[in-house]
Parts: sequence; structure tokens; C-alpha cells
Amino acid sequence: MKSQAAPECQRCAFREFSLFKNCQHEELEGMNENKCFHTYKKGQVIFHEGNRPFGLFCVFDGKVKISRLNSDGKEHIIRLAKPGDTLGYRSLIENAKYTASAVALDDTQACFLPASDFNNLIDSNVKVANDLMKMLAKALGDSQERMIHLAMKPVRERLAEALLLLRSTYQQKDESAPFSISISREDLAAIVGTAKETVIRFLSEFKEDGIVTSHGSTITIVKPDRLLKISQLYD
Amino acid sequence: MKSQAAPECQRCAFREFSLFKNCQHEELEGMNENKCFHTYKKGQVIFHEGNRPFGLFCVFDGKVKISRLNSDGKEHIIRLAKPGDTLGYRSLIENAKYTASAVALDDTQACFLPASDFNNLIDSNVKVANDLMKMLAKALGDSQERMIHLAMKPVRERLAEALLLLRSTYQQKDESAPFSISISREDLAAIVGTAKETVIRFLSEFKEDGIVTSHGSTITIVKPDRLLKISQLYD
DNA sequence: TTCAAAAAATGATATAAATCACTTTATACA
DNA sequence: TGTATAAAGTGATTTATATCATTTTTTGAA
Repeated sequence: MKSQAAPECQRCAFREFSLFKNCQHEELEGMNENKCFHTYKKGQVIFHEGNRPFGLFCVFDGKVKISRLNSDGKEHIIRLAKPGDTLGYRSLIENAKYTASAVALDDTQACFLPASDFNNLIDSNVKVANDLMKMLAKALGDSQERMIHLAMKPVRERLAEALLLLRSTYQQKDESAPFSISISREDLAAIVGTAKETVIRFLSEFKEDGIVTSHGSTITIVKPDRLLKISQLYD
Repeated sequence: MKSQAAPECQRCAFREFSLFKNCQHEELEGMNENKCFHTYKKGQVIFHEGNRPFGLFCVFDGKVKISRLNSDGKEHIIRLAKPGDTLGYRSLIENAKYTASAVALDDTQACFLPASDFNNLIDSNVKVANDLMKMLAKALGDSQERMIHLAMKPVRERLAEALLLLRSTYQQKDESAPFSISISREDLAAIVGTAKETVIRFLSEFKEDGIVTSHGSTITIVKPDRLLKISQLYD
């Protein structure tokens, strides 16, 4: 991975889509001073379940999974993060240890903002505090939605949904080409909440139906509308 | 149900455990003026999935389930509310329709605070806004925890967990007597995320082991420590 | 380009839980 | 207090998905 100069918060392309969209210029300058730029190779741990959070991570490049392991070593992916997304804010607000780990799914770059700066920011800037509140509310809604689907939808529909989630999360803007992503069957199973063999079988079915194609671990979504229909069979 | 005078916010016994614990006296007086006291019979709907929220509900007495139905009519209970708990805050913050319904599990009384009062309150009182943020963070953590367990734990363990959740939510303070609750097997199944017959079977097992007893729909938890162990088999 | 290791794919089998059909027991109301 | 209705409980069967075993394909390094 080639080394790269740390980006400036003030000019960060993702700022306007991030928690920091309503920061003032001086606040951004302060953040930029105190932040710390990190790079992670694919598979590397960004933070670990059970550890204390010392600040907030903001993804600059790459893909991140936030997941939990049970004692059998089985993993469940709680959410996915993309550039501009923040990691660890819930633990910071609750002032509690991480309940999940963050792992890079690709080579990833992220900025780290110390907890004190984060706390000062939300104490001093009401807009940011409000945005954070809305972020929490949205995350809560998303989480409840996934909980419901886990309880009520069969694997086939949840897989269709997971593929659409990957698409909506990681698809480049204004790209008309079909969406492709390289993801292991094991990670996909950990999103869906099933076994990897089961994912493979339903994926094969989708391939037979011409809904997706795949080469190795790369999956291409050919007919997203069909996936949408499948995911909504029992809504 | 005998009619009862609306309680005053200023003197509400649940205030110090509620979102309003850091309200100033004048704020409480204002709330008390504008709030509206409602009573609901067991089974009655407090608000309905898909409707627009016009304010915040604060439970004064009784038990409430917040749940969603799918198109098959299958229900899943997202959370339980007790006196002092607020309902509908997520939808208000997101300024979106309810994504779940609230239904009284017992005869219930609740106060309704208009949305404008709620919004004014969190805009003007930083402490309350902060408490609300923490409430959201906690709810998000709880939701993710349940999501993980739904994905990873078998029904027996989730049932043990559900029984302990009922206990920790509805047990009276400083009560040394074993905890009892009247709840239909169907509602219990909707918390656990399984079929009612499956709940009944595992309950029978728990009864044979002397962990719980039951008469009709009333379940008594005799050995909560055993339930805790069962719920943690795979943690 | 070859080769070893990892990951995807496929098949056979086991298992947890859902569903269906029915009986027994509680509840509430006339 | 008896009786209708609803809910709890039980048994038999089906089904979705997990698990285990194995083969095939992909990947990445020598």
C-alpha cells in the first residue's frame, strides 16, 4: 500500500456527508491539528470488542465491518462502514467499552479524533450534537429493522437484502455500470446471519436466475430489482 | 377500570428515573399544563405503525409492548416499556412515521406530551438533550445485543433471557418474593422470536427442572440464577 | 508458470424449530 | 356456578437450515 499524506479535515471530500458537516471552520482546524491518520491493511483490527474507546474513528478510505464474535468463534456483522462514516461513537457516548470490533474489509484509511475533542465538539456545537442525535436515531431504526428481519425473514430474503445493503453502501456515485464487490462468503454469511454454505447455495440459485454473477469472491449484481422483490416477499 | 386524577409531572414518582429527571421546575409546570392524560385497557393500541407521531408518550402505570407485524400477521416485540419509560421518541427525532406499534399489555395509563413541547424542551435544556442522547445510545446497544442473540443463540437460551428481561423490567423494587408475571405464550414467543408451541415446550422443560412454575398464563420465576446460566451457555 | 494454500462449491446427513392437528385447562361472563 | 370461549399444552410431521465431508476453483507467492 503506498503511503499517503494525511488529508485535511477542512478539505475532506466526505465532510459534507459526515457528522462534521455542520462544524465551523475553526473547529475543523482544531480537529485537523489533533486528529491522527491511520492506515490498516485488509483484515486488520481497528478496535477490539472489550477495549476502552479513546476517541472516534472517521473512515477516509476503504470498507469496514463492525462485528461481534461469540464463544464458538462465530461472527455476526452488525453494520458496515464506508468513507465519511464514524466508528465507535456509541461507546463514547455511553462511556463504556466497545461491545463490537471494527475490522478493515479492504485496505483502509481512517482518522482518529481523541475523545476529549469529540466531547468538546458536541458540548460546544449544538448543530453537531443534533446531527449526532439524528445519527443515533437512524442507527437505532436500522438496527431494529435488521432485528425484525432476522426474526421473521428466511435466509434467501435476507441474503437478497444483504446484497442490496452492500450495493447501497458501497456503490460509487452516478455509476451506471452494475455494482460489483469482492467479499468472502463467510463475511456475507456473517451479515445475513447464516452459514457460509447456505449463502453459497442461495447465491448459486441467484446466479442460475441471472440475478447475479460471480468470479471467485467477486459478486456482481446484475438485476437489483429482482433482489428487491425477493427481499420484500414477506414484508 | 376506575377513573383517576391525572398525576402532576412535578410530583410524578417516576420523574427521577425518566427522561425528565433533569427538567427544571418551570419546565415541569409547563409540561404539566400541556400534557394529556390517557388510559388504555389491556390490548388497546397506544399508537400504530405507519402513523405520524404528534408527541411523546410517557408511561405512568401498566405495561406496554412495542412491536411490529409482518404481512403474515406474525408479531415481533421490539421492546417492553414500564412506568417512567417514554414511547415514540425515536420517530419524533427522525421526524418520521412510527415504524412500530405500542400496545398495552395490562391496563395502562400514559401522559402525552405534544411534539412542539418535546422539541422545545430538548432545544432549551442541554441536560435533557444529553440524557436523550444517552437513552438513544443505550437503546441502540440493547437493540444490537438482541440482534446478535437472535442470530446466534438457540430458542432455549433466548427464552431464558426473555424471562429475565421481563423480571428486570417489571419486578417491583426491594421485593424479595419470587417474580411473577401474567403474559400470554404468544407474547412471550413474540419477544423470543419463535413459535408459541416452542415457547410452551421449553417452558415445560423449565418447569420440570423447577426453574419456573406456572398457573394459566402466570409464570413465576423460582430460580433466576439457573435462567441466567442457561441464557449464557454460548456467550 | 507452477504449485500450495485458501476459498468456493457441492453433496449427504443431521437437527432445531415450525407447522398442523388435537386435547386439556383456564378464564370470564351470563 | 355453569358454560362457552380462549388459551395452554401435547404429539406427530414437515421444513429450513446447520453441519460434516469432499471436490473444485481461485489466489498469490516462489
